[in-house]
Amino acid sequence: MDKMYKENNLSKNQQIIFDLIDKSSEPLKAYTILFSVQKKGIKAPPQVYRALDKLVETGKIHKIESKNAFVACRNSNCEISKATAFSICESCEMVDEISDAKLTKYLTNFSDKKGTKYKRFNLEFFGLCKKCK
Amino acid sequence: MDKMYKENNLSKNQQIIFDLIDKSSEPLKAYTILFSVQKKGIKAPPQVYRALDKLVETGKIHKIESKNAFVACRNSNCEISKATAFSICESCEMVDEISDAKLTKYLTNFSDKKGTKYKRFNLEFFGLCKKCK
DNA sequence: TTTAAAATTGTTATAATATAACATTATGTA
DNA sequence: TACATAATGTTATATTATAACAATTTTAAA
Ligand SMILES: [Zn+2]
Ligand SMILES: [Zn+2]
Ligand SMILES: [Zn+2]
Ligand SMILES: [Zn+2]
Repeated sequence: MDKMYKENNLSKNQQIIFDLIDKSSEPLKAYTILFSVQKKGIKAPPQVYRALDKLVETGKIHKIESKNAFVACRNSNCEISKATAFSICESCEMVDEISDAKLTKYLTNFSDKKGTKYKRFNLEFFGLCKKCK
Repeated sequence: MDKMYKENNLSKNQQIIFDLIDKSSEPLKAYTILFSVQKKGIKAPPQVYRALDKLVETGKIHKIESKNAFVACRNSNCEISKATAFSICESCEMVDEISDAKLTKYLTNFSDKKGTKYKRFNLEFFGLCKKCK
């Protein structure tokens, strides 16, 4: 087979799954993804989870932990998922990635009472989005 | 049966499961809990999940979303789980609840670019604990 | 250009996490 | 009492995620 996925360094399955997540206006769950890509030859959970793992690892997508679902990264500044923040609507399914330099700086520099600094954080805000308010 | 669980307003199953989590030095997973309390008559997942749900709802415990595990609240100021922050060691299983008034204030007052404020947040820091460094 | 390592894929089975649905019992309050 | 609400017990099943192993493709070094 031709080397069809060299330029952007995503493999075939990774690209298929990334495209799906990237086009979606909602966070997608692994089995929703699996169902959607079966026509493209991705037929089993490990294929989906492996692609998701790699995409998370490289910062192309993020996992919304409270929803077990995935969104495409909308923030070129989030440095391979070291510093992520999201707003999550409790009414509709909407999730937005927050990119706020001040917030990122504040949390990246945060050190606890013992003076410990952390190399990564994930922050999830919950409330009502503009539509749902 | 006597009203054996009135004073502290936890029900029997809730108290059993809270005590277990409260005594634990590690976050506990639902099925670990289930296994541990079978001798006390709690035999099925729904019994555990219902107690966990109620304990989370009332702020007695918190769910560590990235681990699907539960810890007892160590912070009387966290206002029924509206504002939670944790430090999580990526090497051992250690989780500490962070209680930092400044951090809480900063995040509680945070508003995004559209001026939206959120009614709740959960923050997870990842790194190495003192022991593992 | 061979060739070997590393990454990716395909596949089957199963583990781990969580909820639906319904019957019963206990508790708080009018 | 009598009613509403909360909690419990139980069986089954849905959802999320990984183990294990074989085959293929890609990358990079010899
Ligand atoms: Zn991002
Ligand atoms: Zn909404
Ligand atoms: Zn707390
Ligand atoms: Zn540690």
